[in-house]
Amino acid sequence: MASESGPGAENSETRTAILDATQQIMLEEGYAAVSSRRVAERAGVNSALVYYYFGAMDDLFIATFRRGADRTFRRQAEALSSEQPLWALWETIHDIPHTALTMEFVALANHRKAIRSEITQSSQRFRKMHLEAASTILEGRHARPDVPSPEALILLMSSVSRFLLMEEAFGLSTGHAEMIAHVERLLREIEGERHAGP
Amino acid sequence: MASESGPGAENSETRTAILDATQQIMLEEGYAAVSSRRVAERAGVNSALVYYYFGAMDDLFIATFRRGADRTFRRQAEALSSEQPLWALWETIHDIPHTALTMEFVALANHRKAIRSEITQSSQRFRKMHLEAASTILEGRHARPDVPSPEALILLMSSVSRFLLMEEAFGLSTGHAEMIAHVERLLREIEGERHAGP
DNA sequence: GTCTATACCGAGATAGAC
DNA sequence: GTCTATCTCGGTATAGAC
Repeated sequence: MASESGPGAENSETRTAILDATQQIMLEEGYAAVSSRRVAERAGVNSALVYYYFGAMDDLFIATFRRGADRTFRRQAEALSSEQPLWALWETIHDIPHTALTMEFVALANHRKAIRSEITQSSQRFRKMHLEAASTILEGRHARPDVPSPEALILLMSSVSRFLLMEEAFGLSTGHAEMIAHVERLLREIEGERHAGP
Repeated sequence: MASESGPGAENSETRTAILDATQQIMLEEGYAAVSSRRVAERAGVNSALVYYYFGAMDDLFIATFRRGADRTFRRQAEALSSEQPLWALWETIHDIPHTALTMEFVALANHRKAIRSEITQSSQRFRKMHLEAASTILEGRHARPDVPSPEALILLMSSVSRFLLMEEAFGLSTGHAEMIAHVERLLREIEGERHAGP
């Protein structure tokens, strides 16, 4: 794997510091602000170490993406095995930092093919998990006209969540409450009233 | 206005060529590939002319954004005054190049405040137009439980459209057909079967 | 592993000739 | 209005000392 280039030590402190710095800069200033010098400065190390550990900037981006995606995948898998899987997923999906980071990678992917295929694979993995869960939950219930198919439900939740978070980042909120109410009315019909917070 | 800096001539061929080049590069390679030199090369002019016409790169980005947003606004306003406004809006919103361009600007806005406020203002203008139209159309119909509020309907269409287009750009299509069917079932309930193409 | 030093490139921006 | 020339900065990446 390209992201495992550099020394064998996968769990070096320096390596982690560089990944943390990369993620922070992407969240605060966007991916275009990520450079070997800025990352090194933020991590408190020398810029040559970025190349020592990751080879090239593309590999640094990919390693950062994978670390974040793996964390989110575990959190969502946990949510989906709770008592109210759809409610829990809905809350997990609303994670602001993760969505912001994902959108930076999506933008980055427009002109970096290695990142692009990484995101594609990851997205398919998430979609698969979501659909398996939703299919089980909705089993036999799809007769009712106002309950969407598992596919529509998952894509509805994903689309709305990401779009609203994106708009919030711009200070926009017109109609958000009504949109959320619409989704949550659906969740209530399927899983009943939400019991406890996360 | 910052975007009107440079010579008084708003309709110069060179100016248009620079805007066209900027837009093309953003679509093909992402905003990070936009530089005065690359734009000038693509437009077939000298790079100093970019600064002569637009002052700074930020102003070039803003001018490019405004030109695209104004075009789209006119097209959507036209769609909303047709016989089946929601169907027409749904089709117009699915414009692939415009969505791709918008997403580049959204990514760009993360670290350029001038762009950010430009997008915010533009989005509010679109939302306002959409909501006024949807409110008129749904007037009195919101009693039915499976028809969403005007706000939810507009945000649903906007969210889903953008999300699906984004995924398509990555080669993802799992569940898309079902999601589209869900939205269009809603449109059929409100406006009936779609009559003619755009 | 970590550093210094450096090669090389392309970015934004401006001055001034034509 | 359009060009050449140039300044300055910060980027990627590598060689090599410690």
